[in-house]
Amino acid sequence: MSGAAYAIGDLARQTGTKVETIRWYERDGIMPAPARTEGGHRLYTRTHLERLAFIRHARELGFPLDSVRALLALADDPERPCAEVDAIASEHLSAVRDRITRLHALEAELVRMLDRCGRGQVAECRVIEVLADRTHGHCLSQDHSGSRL
Amino acid sequence: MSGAAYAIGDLARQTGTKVETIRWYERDGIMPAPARTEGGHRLYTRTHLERLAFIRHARELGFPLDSVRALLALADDPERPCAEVDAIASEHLSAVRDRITRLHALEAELVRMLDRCGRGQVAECRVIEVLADRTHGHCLSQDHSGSRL
DNA sequence: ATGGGACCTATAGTGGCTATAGGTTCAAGC
DNA sequence: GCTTGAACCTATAGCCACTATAGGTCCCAT
Repeated sequence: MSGAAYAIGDLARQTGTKVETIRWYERDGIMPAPARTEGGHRLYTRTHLERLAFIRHARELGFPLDSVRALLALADDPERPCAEVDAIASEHLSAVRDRITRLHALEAELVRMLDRCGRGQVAECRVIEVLADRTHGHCLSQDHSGSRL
Repeated sequence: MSGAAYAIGDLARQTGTKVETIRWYERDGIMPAPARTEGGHRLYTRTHLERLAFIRHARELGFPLDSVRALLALADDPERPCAEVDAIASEHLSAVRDRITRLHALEAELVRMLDRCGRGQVAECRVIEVLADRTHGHCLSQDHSGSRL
């Protein structure tokens, strides 16, 4: 059908993806295995290129690969209601906002520490003091989802 | 010298750390190996407890373990200038602010996508459209540090 | 025909833990 | 002293999404 075929390096250049990442996507299963040359080099089609572009774009927006998988499945089935897409994106937005909130708290805490850091020695350093202070307790909530603040 | 000795579970309870994490810290080297009972159970001292509390507190503030190691080394040497501590904390603060900035950009992009999502079908879904749009390019900067936005 | 860049596989490493399996030890209660 | 069961032990694999390396093979332009 379509004439153009792409080597893995072409896909990499066109989508700003590392070659290793593309191969990893294939092993992972999110990218379908392409045809091969006699010598074993991968030969991609435009369809592959578009799928990879979609994946990379979603990843740039911070969607985890599982969400990308779900979004791809929805994109491949245009009659499904948009609400499912909306749900995935909304959930991700919440996660992003959560992280922003936590990072703001962190930032404030760091600023507070640093503000009080004199120019002296470690012995009277507020930063070390704060870190060593066990009475300070766990004011920042524990993160149970892989500690990515 | 000091009488009190703690089991690993005591340390865990007192610092809000999982037992497995404490053992991992020991293998990692950031926590020194404690004495053992005849049967092989770990016996910690107050020094261990304080060190673990320091580590956990720094981790709560998002310092990577390598920075925690550096901070511990400084804390153990009270004559060193406070500026070194300041530098580590300031660098971390910059990193946190960077992440906040990137997450804000992300949030805006997600909101923009979602705002335009109608109640229809995937076929005309803006979210899918945006993700599939290769002309959209790489407006969000690539993250080379482990993709933790 | 040859050179070298692009490609191949397989494996290990990143960070910071978490989880599981399968066994041993300790301390409290009887 | 004996039993129970919670807490402890080691070793290993898994998480996420790649990245890096080693050691080889292929393709194409000259």
